[in-house]
Amino acid sequence: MSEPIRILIVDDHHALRIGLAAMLSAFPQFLVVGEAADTEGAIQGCEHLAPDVVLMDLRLPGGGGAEATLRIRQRWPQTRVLVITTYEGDEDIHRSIQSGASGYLLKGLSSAELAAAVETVHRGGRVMPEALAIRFKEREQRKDLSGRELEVLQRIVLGRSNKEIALDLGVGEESVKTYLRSLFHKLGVADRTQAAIEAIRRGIVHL
Amino acid sequence: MSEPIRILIVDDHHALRIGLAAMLSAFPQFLVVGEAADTEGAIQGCEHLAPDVVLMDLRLPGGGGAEATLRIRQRWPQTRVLVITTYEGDEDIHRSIQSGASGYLLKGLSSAELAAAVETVHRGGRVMPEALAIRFKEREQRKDLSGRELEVLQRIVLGRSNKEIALDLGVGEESVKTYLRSLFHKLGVADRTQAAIEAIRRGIVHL
DNA sequence: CTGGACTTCCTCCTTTTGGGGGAAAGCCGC
DNA sequence: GCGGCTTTCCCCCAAAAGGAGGAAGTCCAG
Repeated sequence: MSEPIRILIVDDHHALRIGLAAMLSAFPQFLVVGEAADTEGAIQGCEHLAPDVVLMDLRLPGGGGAEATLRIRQRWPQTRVLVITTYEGDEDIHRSIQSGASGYLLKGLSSAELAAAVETVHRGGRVMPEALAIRFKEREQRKDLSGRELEVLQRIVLGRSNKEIALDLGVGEESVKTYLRSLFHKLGVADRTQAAIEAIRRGIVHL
Repeated sequence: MSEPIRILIVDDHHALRIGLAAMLSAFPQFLVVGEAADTEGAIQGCEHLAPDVVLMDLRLPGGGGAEATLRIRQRWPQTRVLVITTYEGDEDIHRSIQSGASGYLLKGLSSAELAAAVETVHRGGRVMPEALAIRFKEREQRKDLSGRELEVLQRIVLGRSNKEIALDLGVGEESVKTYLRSLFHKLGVADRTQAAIEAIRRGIVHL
């Protein structure tokens, strides 16, 4: 038999780490070499344990799973990252893939699905459930928000008025209104409240 | 040695069920008698397995953990329900306790904490982490929203205008504005966008 | 170097929102 | 039955938000 696939589990929930480890341990071809609960731990785990595949949660203390994924993929390009998280929004899938993740799975998957996914990404393949693939494609077709539009949107989600945002960004209120109209169109909404909700729903801005 | 404490695990995430079961299995005084992934399964589990303690996630397909908790506590008052979930907002803690839960814990707890909590609630005690207890007290001091105020707030989170809400509820627009002003005061916010965000943050309305 | 995007601001205009206060009717608890 | 809350609506008013279109500068890619 060949070498086992070395796996690092990154999740801030102890119970979930235990569960994923237990699910994988039922298969002889996998070896869980370590666990981490935050971004720093994930980087150190890669450094010392040389995992083939990292199971990564997106909600992490210390900078989010996407950032951790990016750093891991830059330093260890042969290490595959498989995101396993609750569905957070189209934008999170997009960011994960952009950061170099090989796949995106939902917590709640079965042992068989998990095992198949790990093997696929280890062979260099990509993995995404049908339902998420659809959302992912939708996201890809959408235009990105510009820098200013994103800054305005973030402040909308903080409940700021146009005047406050203008002051905050150091521009005129009319400019803020221009960015707003533009991002309303891009998001397909009619007003700031819908924009805030859509931003949260898609994961463009986290609460 | 006395009878083991019989435990039912209710969570829609397979990995988490495995993890919690594994954590509990390390202690001889606990016996995981079953698992369920939704509300119906939880009820049936109580019917057939007579658990002493139910570990309950709040995010469940088929009506939310609070409803399941209520139904379990009504039919089997001696069965204790311990909510284990990611933090969803003050309102969810409040609803859980109102529904008859004996405690509210965060996923990510250690085995020792879990074991201690299960034993405490089995003895009839209550359990809540310090951080959550503070939020819970804050919630208790707040005035409840009235029926109309809640209906208006739900529609605000759907991005509806005053006119649409008025039409929807079959009242005049002026009435809607009255409810809005009132709920702005109760939530401590200045406009509808802040109200929507605060409603989501507190768990009053789920996205 | 040209076209397209982003950034910034402008004018003009309409609709929406939100604040204040008042008031009548109904219901519930003590 | 009285006080309090809720529901419903009214008035007046000011501020904020949003829609349309134009315009100029920057900056990058083809």
